[in-house]
Amino acid sequence: MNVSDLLQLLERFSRPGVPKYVALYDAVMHAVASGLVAPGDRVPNEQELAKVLPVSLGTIQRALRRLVDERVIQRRPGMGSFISERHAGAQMERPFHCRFVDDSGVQYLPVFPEILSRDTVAGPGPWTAHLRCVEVVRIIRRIRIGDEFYVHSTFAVDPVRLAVFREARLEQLDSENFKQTIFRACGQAIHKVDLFTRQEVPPPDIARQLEIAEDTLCVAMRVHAFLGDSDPIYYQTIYTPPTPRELHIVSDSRAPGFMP
Amino acid sequence: MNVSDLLQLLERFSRPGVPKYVALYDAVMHAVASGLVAPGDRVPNEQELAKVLPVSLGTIQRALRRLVDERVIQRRPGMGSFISERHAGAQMERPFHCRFVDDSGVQYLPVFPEILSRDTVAGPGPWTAHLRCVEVVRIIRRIRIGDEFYVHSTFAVDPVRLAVFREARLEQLDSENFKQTIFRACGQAIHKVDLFTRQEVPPPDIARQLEIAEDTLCVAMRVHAFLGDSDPIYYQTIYTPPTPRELHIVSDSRAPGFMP
DNA sequence: GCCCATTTGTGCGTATGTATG
DNA sequence: GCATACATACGCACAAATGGG
Repeated sequence: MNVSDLLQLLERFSRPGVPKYVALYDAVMHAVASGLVAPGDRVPNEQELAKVLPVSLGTIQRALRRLVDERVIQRRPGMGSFISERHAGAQMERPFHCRFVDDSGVQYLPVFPEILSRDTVAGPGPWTAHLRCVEVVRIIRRIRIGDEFYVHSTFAVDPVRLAVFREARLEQLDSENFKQTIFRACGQAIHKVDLFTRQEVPPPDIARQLEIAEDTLCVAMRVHAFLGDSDPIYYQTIYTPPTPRELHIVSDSRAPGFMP
Repeated sequence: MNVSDLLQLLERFSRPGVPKYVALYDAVMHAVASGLVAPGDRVPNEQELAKVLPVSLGTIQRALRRLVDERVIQRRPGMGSFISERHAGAQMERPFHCRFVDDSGVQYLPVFPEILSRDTVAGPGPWTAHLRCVEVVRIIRRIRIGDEFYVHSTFAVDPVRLAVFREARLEQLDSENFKQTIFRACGQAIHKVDLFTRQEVPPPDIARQLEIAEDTLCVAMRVHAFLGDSDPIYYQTIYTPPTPRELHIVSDSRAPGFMP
């Protein structure tokens, strides 16, 4: 992010009656929202801003603090300020956004999803009690975590309600978080998730896909997701092999620490 | 609200490492939560606070601004600052209320907690990064699930902020859910919980207390709980031995079906 | 391990503007 | 108009975290 761009934006958002810290906040917000800056981009440091912009250090800090509060940027002493990953309406990935934490304890391991199959299942299945529909689209994925191990996911959704999952090209689904897909498709966020977890030896075919021995004790999770407050929207089963990595489950959109 | 009361509280909440504006925020928060002040009560004005308290005007304003952000107080120019009505949005057991599901799939197994020890730990521990306090009260419990197995819990909390856990009789703590205790003590709900989970062989003493073999692979969970949105309030470690029972983790207060 | 430059975080004191009664 | 009390803003000093040499 460029200082002079920011100066221009600041002038544009500075109007009588609006506090300077709000104007600066708006300027950065606009830069982020308009795509002028991308997630991970660096924001000029305080000193430089204070030198170039017609505002004092304290005011700059106050604007940036607000942006931190709203998770738009992240700041670290000695490092700088950076634009956060985009979160749609800050509502998107609220409950049970799960990721594995790396050695540093504050960053996530990268994930590489790979769709193994997509089909339509007519009969009843473990999802029926939750989804209450006669037919589901089932998407089976194997997700590589870092360069270390796989996680197995079976995802089931009512194709009548979310046609995207039946109709979208696989490459497209591959590249996107499913919660995000749902949010785009129906404009609503997942507000409630029930998670059932236990240790379990997975079925042989899943063990093979995870490339582990057939009697390995894994962590199995069943996910009952709801749209809004009580409207069942998808069902998911996840198998995780034994790993020293910790799985971070969030009840809020905030990351466990700094995430670049 | 009395200035000298506030001064006392501030001294109590001022500890090395915690910023003054947080200490002041905590002090007011405690006054509200403990019922020392009632909704509608007036907070002394900035000048008076700056005169009496060992903090500057800016710092006071920052603390009060935070309280306004969280709707604990309301401020109006020319009028003063006042304690808000308690907002009913403070629900009790929102995220990560965990229980084991029984055979029927819709009821929970009964739990029988038993306190093994309570002590005060001065040095650093696994909780320090989360709680940021030099001293914690640590409560170690063994919780019997149904008539089937045990779960091991280590709970750590800042005794300055939640004196209950140091002072209450053990029988009393024994009989109550800790989230409930916290809610009673400070009138606030746990709004955010970070959960870190993995498979792990527990330390030998814990294995013994769980009455399992020493090399048994268990599910270990670290819980970082926050009061309100971002205020660290307790740290907990939980070990669960292998069991066919599913652990139900709720992101909302609603039960998976009928729960007695 | 230690020192160092960089960058954010905290804190102080002060001045001035603005809404309220 | 006037006193009160909050709101914004400035400028400075020092502490604390981080990454690199």
